[in-house]
Parts: sequence; C-alpha cells; structure tokens
Amino acid sequence: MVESVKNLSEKLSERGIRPSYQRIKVLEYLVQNRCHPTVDQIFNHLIKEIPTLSKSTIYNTVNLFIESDLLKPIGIEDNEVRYDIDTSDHGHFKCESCGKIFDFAIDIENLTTEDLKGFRINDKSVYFKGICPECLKNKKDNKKI
Amino acid sequence: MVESVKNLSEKLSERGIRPSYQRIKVLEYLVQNRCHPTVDQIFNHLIKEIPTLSKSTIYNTVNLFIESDLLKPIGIEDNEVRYDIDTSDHGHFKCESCGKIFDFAIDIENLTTEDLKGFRINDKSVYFKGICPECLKNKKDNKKI
DNA sequence: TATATATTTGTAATCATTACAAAAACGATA
DNA sequence: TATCGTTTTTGTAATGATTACAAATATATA
Repeated sequence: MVESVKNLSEKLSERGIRPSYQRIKVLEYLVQNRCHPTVDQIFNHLIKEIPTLSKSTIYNTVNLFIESDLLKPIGIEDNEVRYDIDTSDHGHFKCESCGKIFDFAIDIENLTTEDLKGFRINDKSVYFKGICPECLKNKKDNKKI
Repeated sequence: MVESVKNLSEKLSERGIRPSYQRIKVLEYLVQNRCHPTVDQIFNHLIKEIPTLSKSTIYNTVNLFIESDLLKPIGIEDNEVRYDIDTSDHGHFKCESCGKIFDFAIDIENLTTEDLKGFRINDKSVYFKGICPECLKNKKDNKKI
C-alpha cells in the first residue's frame, strides 16, 4: 500500500497540522516503515533525501504528531522512545535477543479491573518481553556446535 | 508490617547477595516505601542516615536487585525509571495529573494472544494512564470557581 | 595480621531529549 | 509582486538520567 504525498498532506491538514515538506517526509517514512523506529532511525534515513535536515525537526515533528493523536510513543525500551503510526489498540513484544519489536493483537478494550473504579483511563499499554522464534531457533542451532 | 534487618539480610543472602549495610538500607527503604520510588527518591531519603552515600551505590544496588529478581523496573515514565519491590503480577496506573503510580490487580497470567505462538515470553507489563479519583475531584472543584 | 576480593564512592563520560534563538520558509494582504 | 507577520526549521547549548571507571574503603580468608 503506497500512500501518495497528496493523501499524506491531507491527513496532516485534517488534524490541523500544516503539511510542510519535512512533516510529509516524516509521515511518509512512518507509514512505509512500520518497524517502530527511533528518532535516530527516522533522522538517518531522511538525511539522505534532505541534506539540511536537523534532528530537532524530527523531535518537533514526532511530538507534534503525538499531540495530534497521529502517532503513539512506545516506552518498551529503557533508553530511547520508539514510535508507532498504528494507533489502534494492540500489544508490543520486544525480543531481548535481537531487539526487534513485534505487534500483536490483544483485547485491550476488555482489559479492566475492579481496582480502578473511579479512575479515568486515557491510555492502556501492554508490553511483553522475551525471545522471538527466529532467535530461539538460532540459539538451538548454536547449541549443536 | 515491619521487617527486621535480620530478615532483610537473610533475604539478600538467599539470593546470593552479600548483605552490606548499604544494600540492607536500600532494601529496607524499598520494603517500607512501596511508592515505586526513583533512584533520586531512594538516594535523597537514605543520604540522611548515611552521609557518605553515593548515588552510584543506589544505581549499583537496584541493578543488582533487578538481576536477582528481587526488584522490578517500571518503565511507565518516559524520563526516569521507577522500581517496584512487589514482583508479583500486577498492573500499574500512572495519574497524568499528580504523577502518582497505583498498583492494580489484573490477570496477566491469562493475558495471551495467538499472534505470539512460538515466542518465549519472559515478562509481561500492563501500564494504564489517566486521572486518579482525587485529581478528578479537584478538577471538578476548580470548575466551580 | 597480611592479602586477596568485593563494595562503595566520586567524578567524568555518555546519550537521548529539550530549550532557545537565529535563519529560512510561508501566507496573507495591499 | 513586494512587504510584513507568523510558522517552521535549523544548529547549538543545556539538561538530566544513567553508566563507566578508577581510587578508596570494607570485608573475608588464610
């Protein structure tokens, strides 16, 4: 699914965000690279196309997108924030071996508890950690040696 | 429930951690202050009792405790890590207004998904954010003015 | 007691993120 | 289209949590 610049521009305008060249490029990267990138990854990719790009712009832009509910920060890592353009409810699994982050479907809607009666819940996050199938396989292979 | 220094010392020894004075004091603070403190909070409290205390020691100690499954880091905040001495399964709610963190019971054990077939899951975290009852009440009160 | 080992301490380094001001781009208006 | 005000981008400096590391101290063992 390739989204045209026109669509991306409209998506920004809908949310009251002026569709500057940099903002469109950041959104385009996020839509096309759904690997939950860090600011560094976004920056290092786009600097090739936009030589004058500043890392500040990436920070400004992702924070703007977050405020407009266009993007969700993922706090599964301790050291750096990752970003997810898919704002629908789902969980995140981080492989402790390769570091990759996987999405998984989970019924977050019905995730409730008596203990939070009287609380207003704005956001729910579900983070799992462990080892992904590929890394498990490699581990097994290594044992044979 | 007051835990004696002897019990705390034994708890450390059980896990193969030498019960130094600083380690016992950190563990004591964690057991008695279950507010999910930051390194700074632990340090600022204990410096009163141990004037020579270094913040490095707090970092060393909490990381040691985490490796020994005596303590769990909570990554619900973006900027700093909090620590939970209660390592049993439960969720964490962070009030976006007062910043307080609340524990809540939730059936994490049965939180599963077809999507993670073949994955080894080592750890599950459930983080909710929103407004706690007290802050909701204050908000309402302020509107009356 | 002497010696080896573990722990603590203090400082320097790291690194992601934010703050801020100057420069550049943009938009509206005449 | 030229001008003026506003928004956005950029680059650098500042911040702040955490880690690295080496010297000092405490502890265990022989």
